[in-house]
Amino acid sequence: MPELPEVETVKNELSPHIIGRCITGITLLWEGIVREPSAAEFRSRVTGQKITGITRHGKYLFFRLGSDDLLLIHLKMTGSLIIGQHSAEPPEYTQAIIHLEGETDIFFRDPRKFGLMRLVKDKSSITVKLGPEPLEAEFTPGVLAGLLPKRKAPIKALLFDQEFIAGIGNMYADEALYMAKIHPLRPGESLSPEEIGRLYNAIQRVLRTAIIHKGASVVNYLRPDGSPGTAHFDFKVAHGTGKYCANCGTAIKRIVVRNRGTYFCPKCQVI
DNA sequence: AAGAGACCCTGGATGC
DNA sequence: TGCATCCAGGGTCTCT
Repeated sequence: MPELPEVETVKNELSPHIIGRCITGITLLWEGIVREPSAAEFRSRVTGQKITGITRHGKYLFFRLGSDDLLLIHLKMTGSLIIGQHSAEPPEYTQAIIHLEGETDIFFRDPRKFGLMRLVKDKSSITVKLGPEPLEAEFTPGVLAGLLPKRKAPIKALLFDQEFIAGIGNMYADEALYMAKIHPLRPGESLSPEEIGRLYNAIQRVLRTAIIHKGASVVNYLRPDGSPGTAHFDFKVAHGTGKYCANCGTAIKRIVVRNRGTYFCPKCQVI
């Protein structure tokens, strides 16, 4: 599942292949992948435009075009952007192809069709709804502490709420809570200053480690060169059915929080 | 305002 | 072996 480390990896590894290049055409194998505007308008506004930059906000990618349009891409759960040759057979489940000058194609592969593309003039309509970027300098333990008072929702639910903090999803929420030794059902407001400090450090470490390992390839996610990331080899609890706690040996437990499978050590993370 | 749940979507795993 | 059912969870929407 692409979360912040995966989307950051896609951005980093895509950049050298696409910045400064012109889009020569769009192939839509499934038109529904373009949510707005219409497929025809999308095609005409994108074709011929140079890609002048690429940025990430939370799990969103923005390609800046020469026309000042922004091409927004969200990979959702199962999307990948794969760099390939124009002559190559598209990977299985390719829904759209962005053709670039110089024989290069970007294949938007997405088995479950949750992923989307959108053209926007202004990214603020998206970013205004996003919480702080956890790896930016502005995000400090004090900022995290300031978000928690009066929040009665389970800390796990808050962590993957994009309006609370941007970029954390189900996997990294579980990993950060395990590292911080905090039970996923603890109400946000109940965390002590010491626990908030531990959680802050755990978020930093979990995300930065995953970026170093080029993201986690639990299901479907692939890097732009088509290879898997390796961050999931470090996972202690996420998707941990049948796993045992590395710290105490207790069987990892699964509960459901806000419709998301949630894994934790019942001994190390007491409520 | 905040919290909770439904929904979309379909490949792969599981169960009978 | 084959079929049916369940599960996965991004964001977004609706309801309380």
